[in-house]
Amino acid sequence: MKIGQATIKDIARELNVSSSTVSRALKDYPGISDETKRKVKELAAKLNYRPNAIALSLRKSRSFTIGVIIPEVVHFFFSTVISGIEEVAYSRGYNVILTQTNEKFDRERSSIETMLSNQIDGFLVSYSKETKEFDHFSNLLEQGYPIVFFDRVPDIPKAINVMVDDYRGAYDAVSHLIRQGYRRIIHLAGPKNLTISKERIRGYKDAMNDHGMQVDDSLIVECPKGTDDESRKITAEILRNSAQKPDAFFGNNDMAAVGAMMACRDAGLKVPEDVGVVGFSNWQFCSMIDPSLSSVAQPGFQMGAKATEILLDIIEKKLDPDQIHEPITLPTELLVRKSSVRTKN
Amino acid sequence: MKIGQATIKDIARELNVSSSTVSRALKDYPGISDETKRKVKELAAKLNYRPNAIALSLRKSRSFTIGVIIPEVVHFFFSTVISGIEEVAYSRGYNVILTQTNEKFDRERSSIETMLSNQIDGFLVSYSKETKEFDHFSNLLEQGYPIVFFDRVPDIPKAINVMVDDYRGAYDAVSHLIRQGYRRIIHLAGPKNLTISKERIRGYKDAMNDHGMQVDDSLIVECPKGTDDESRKITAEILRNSAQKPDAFFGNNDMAAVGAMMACRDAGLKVPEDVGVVGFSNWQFCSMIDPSLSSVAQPGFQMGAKATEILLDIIEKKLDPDQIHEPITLPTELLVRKSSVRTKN
DNA sequence: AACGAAAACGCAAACGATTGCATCAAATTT
DNA sequence: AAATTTGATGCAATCGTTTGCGTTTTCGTT
Repeated sequence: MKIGQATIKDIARELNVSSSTVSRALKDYPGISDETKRKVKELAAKLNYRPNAIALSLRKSRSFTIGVIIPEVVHFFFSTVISGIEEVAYSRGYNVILTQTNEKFDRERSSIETMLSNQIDGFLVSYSKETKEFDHFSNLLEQGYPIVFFDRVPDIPKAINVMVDDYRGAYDAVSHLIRQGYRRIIHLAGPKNLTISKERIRGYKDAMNDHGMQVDDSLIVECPKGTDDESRKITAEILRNSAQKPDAFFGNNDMAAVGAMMACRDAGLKVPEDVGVVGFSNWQFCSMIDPSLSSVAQPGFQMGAKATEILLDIIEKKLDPDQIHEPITLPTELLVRKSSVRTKN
Repeated sequence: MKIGQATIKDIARELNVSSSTVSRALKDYPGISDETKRKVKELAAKLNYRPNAIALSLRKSRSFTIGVIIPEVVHFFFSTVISGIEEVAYSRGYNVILTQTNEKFDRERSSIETMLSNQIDGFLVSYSKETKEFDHFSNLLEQGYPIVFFDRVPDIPKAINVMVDDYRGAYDAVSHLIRQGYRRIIHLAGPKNLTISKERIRGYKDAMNDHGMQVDDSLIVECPKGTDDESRKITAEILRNSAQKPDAFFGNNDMAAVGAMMACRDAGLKVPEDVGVVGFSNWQFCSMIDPSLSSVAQPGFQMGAKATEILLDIIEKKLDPDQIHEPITLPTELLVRKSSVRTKN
């Protein structure tokens, strides 16, 4: 039982030919006799030969591996994106190496370093909430290193961004609430340094304005963590202290929306009769809770798939990154469920 | 602007020394003058030198990378496990390369092949539902290749298994239902080739028997897919056709439990008054739905962390795999919520 | 019979880093 | 002053694979 894998050299030695011949025989290069090819392939199969991808990477300066940097794995939307990434990468013969930053800037930076050491062919990035400057990305982009950002995308030169239409999603959700007769609509917003938060706020504002409602800045409340507990507390506070009680909540994400629903229930308010609620992301549980939660669906799988396709096309020179100037935007879809439908007909 | 990364050779050339000297200087080997060390390190910093991990891997036959093979990423429990894996791997300086099988046997096999090509230092595996024979693992284990299985673990020689106490979890859940006065308890079981399913069935049976209730095989219904839709249909069917109506459901997972709850509601039955429900896994949504779902919590993060620690200890020879004969079992915890509490005091 | 061409294969360098061993100079000892 | 030690560095092989170019052998052609 030989320890370690059989190599080309082992085959060469056994067959009394050179490594070059074995290499070429295995790849059906011209200039090798059929007889030799047969013998080489037979022995390779017998020895269970597996090409050493590391050696190949060294030779070609290509690892056929892409690095994914994501804030957290335990997150419905992100895990869906990962799934899309993995599918496309697998089907095109690439490996995926994954790291989560836990929303930490330092970890984002150090992960990039290790991945660079590992000769990654390109990056897929959604940056952390702590990240406020982007030199660590800009430098790489300047050098022509392939990076595609998704969901949380930076506003820096040469960045290729894949995102969902957050503006439209928010606009649709709020318009829907207004049409249902809700008037004083609170937006439980996300961290303001994230583009997605800004876009959703913009969609909220425009929807309000377009329907002749004025936007009071006190209506936009930041929920930085985005957990249900946080939003439950914040919402409870609002319900207790506001002069004019709100009658609807549009959450920056589903957890925030659920927190608001809970706080309403705690306060004796009924959803959707007294208060309307709409979330964002369409997590699995939206249809399982009671009342079911209306939400803006983000195509996470498609986003991961699309971002990966673009990245691999760039890596394989099928696409020139300098030709892409606009962000790639995927459509959102408002899924209306019970939590926001007042009229019972 | 030189394309590509600076290498040791670049530094050597510029400083008129040999690569060996540079290599040793960077690692503070004895026998290099302080002066040279200083110059080398300075230039390295200036050129933004990053060691080429691929070259290192080739030399040392070690990649500092572990491969994770998992049925699906978009899954609360598995994503939690991944998180645990990633944390430990990161803190110990290893990369994680991830692949999902989508429950396909062929994909499991081919993923293993590519990872082996990539000179992975070891595997972390939870096998697919389709997997019914384990030669592709056995062969590797025989060769002394480090593999640690988690959650879905095989019953084969030399396998190191990390699992939760499925038996105990199921036993506790069912005992709880019985104590709450439920009598005709249906188990919505998982695929029977998975050890976890078997263990949960065993826990269910023992709990029933220990409480003097006889187990009718018709009470154990397989839900192979484990989705809420599937279980909703199956449960509806049961409620329609059974001579004796069931008054409780113990789900192999939370989705199945939710499906059962929905079917009960559809049939005009109240949870928990008429029917008790307990799930398994304690997904995030358990506390968000109404009534909140009792569930058996599995320590996913700890499982990932533990499995990774063991794997890395084996890789680094701190642990002898032949010394481990028993599976490592992590405790489950029954979280009682409203869906299974009949008495209102 | 002689020549040229094609067929089949080998040599050796390269990818980037590590490391046992040799080398060479300077410093120290005798 | 000669011998020996010490300190600082270089050489070259190695990991497994690829590939440009050179070499050898085998034919076929005239």
